[in-house]
Amino acid sequence: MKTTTVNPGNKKVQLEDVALALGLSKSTVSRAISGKGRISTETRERVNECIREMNYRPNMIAKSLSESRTYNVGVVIPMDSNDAEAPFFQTCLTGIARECAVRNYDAIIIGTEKDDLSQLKRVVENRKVDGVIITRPLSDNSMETLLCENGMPFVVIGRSMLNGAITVDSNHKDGCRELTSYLLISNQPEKIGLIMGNMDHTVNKSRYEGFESAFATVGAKPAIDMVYTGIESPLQFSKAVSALLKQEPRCIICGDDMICMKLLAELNNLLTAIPEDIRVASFYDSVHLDNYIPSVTSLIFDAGKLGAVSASELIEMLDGNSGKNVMLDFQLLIRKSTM
Amino acid sequence: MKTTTVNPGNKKVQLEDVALALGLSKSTVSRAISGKGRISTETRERVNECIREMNYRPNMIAKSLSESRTYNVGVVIPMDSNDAEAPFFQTCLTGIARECAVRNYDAIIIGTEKDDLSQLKRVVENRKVDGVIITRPLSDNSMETLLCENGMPFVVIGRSMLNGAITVDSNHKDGCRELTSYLLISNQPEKIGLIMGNMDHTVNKSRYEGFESAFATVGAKPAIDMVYTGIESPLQFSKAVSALLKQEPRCIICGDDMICMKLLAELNNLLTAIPEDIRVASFYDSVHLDNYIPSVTSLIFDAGKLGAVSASELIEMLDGNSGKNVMLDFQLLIRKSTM
DNA sequence: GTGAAAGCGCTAACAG
DNA sequence: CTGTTAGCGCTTTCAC
Repeated sequence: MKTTTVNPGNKKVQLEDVALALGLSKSTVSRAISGKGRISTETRERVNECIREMNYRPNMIAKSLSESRTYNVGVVIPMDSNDAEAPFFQTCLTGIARECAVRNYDAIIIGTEKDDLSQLKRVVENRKVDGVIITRPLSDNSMETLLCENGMPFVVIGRSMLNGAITVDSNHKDGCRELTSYLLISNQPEKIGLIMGNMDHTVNKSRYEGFESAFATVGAKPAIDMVYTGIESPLQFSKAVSALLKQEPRCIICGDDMICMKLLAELNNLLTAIPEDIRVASFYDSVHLDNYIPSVTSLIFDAGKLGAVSASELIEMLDGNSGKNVMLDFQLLIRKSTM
Repeated sequence: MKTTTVNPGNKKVQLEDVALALGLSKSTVSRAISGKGRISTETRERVNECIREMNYRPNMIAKSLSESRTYNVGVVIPMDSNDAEAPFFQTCLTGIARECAVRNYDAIIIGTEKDDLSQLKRVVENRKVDGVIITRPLSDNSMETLLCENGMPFVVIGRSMLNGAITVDSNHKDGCRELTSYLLISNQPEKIGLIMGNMDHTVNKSRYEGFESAFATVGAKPAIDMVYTGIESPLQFSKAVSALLKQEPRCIICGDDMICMKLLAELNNLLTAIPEDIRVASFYDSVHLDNYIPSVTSLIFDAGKLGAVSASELIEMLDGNSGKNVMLDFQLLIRKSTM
């Protein structure tokens, strides 16, 4: 016993129900919906109207099985304690989710820590996604390799060491060069310090290149005891800061917002006035640096847009179009901390 | 032409392949894997071994279709600019992802902003998930209602206004009472200020109750011009702070970490010494408060565990077991900012 | 204890 | 332009 007009039982109405209600076949209705194949304008409209009335919703799982597509994309985000609270990934993720939603896709979380790729492996082997977005590429490109081996399309947010990978990146190099150059106007090269995180993260490589390149244009080189890279643990951090302060820097650049927050706390504690005693700038902004007083000069990269564009590119690829590399612009925001 | 031993074409090996290789039927192999139905120990072992050798991976989509289960849970997270960078949700999310992975589930992101439930609606109507976790319940319980109407199981992280909902919460009320009581030992009730966010968030209601209750036990009531709730925009914030400072508070409690960060910046700017001039505490911790100098007294709730437990409870429910309400403990960390 | 066969709800040839 | 039919890969009655 089927009811065609209303839906008193709470059974989900399915393709067959609307076909029956219209005296059509399932395939015709299917075509009307997808727009594929030949179909008369009239029937398409009839079908669409009926679908609305009956409140028909296709069963995505059945669709998935027959199309061999999940309409899901995986998003790899770091779960290491170091990055677990970094705002970048969260903002990036919401950008991805938003774009996916528009295209009727969904985003599945894939956590990775250190070199543990088990979650990625599981998701890929279970075929839970049609493609993957890597939000923090590492220089060993282990994730890219795994994905290639499994024939899984992917896009990388940032720079990939793997040749031919589709990447969506912010222009870190130019941005960091510009910020550094700006600082070089009123600070002597040998008085500018740098504190930066894990150099296995390709983003830090890009940033360092920009930093170095700005020095090169004024015919200088970063001094070895002014530059501290690979700083991750609190211990490494405090060692780096005290070593750096001994050199009496006039200006300190932080590799990212998390490092900058820590530096600000430290300088505040030492009663160092910003910018009077030491100027501070950051290669990556976040709400905390903006709210800080004095507000902190930094580069602004739009994490949400980065996410949205990468999702968009990936889905284009899944639809058979070729993905393209995208480089997003940056904005340099001079704020009080360097004035 | 099928190859049973190796897999030179990169076609995925499927149930039928291992059945053929063993001279069994698909159903037997299926039973061996699931453990359901009667099956001899011997064949089960033969099957398991063969599966390992052939590297068989079940197609989760096909499994989904026949079981009418997706093995996905949806996670609702806020995308409002106000909360988009709050570390809580990110940490919570990774806790969920980790627990899901263990149980062979995956987590799908559902973004919500303001009262826009369209993403939630889409995911639910598309049946992309078996259940949903709400990470920030609102007092209008619109999300819970939507889920109920669609017969979708869910668990709420925090307190739900909907009767009968399964909740996993931190003990905010007791925690905030304890922190407030501690502060009441060395500060006069009328000298303690409070700045708190949106009171539509049930978590803020719980926290306020604890705050009020501590006052009650010393026979006092929070003074109206010492308490500022519903603070969200930067403008509201600065108004609240200046109004509060006029009352010359000895101690200020912040409703959460984001508010506390802003307050610290403001006080730092005003050259207010912490804790000498004003003591500061927060109802929620985050890495920034820990790194701040002086470190900030605050309550510690384990966001990762909250996520993991809620995922665990939800999946239990999906497996037909009854979910239970869980209340997680807190930790009060007295740090330098109130000494 | 095991096998055969009928679904799960949709898409995509292939006919007409 | 539309209908018929055969899958997609797994689970699950129902026989044996």
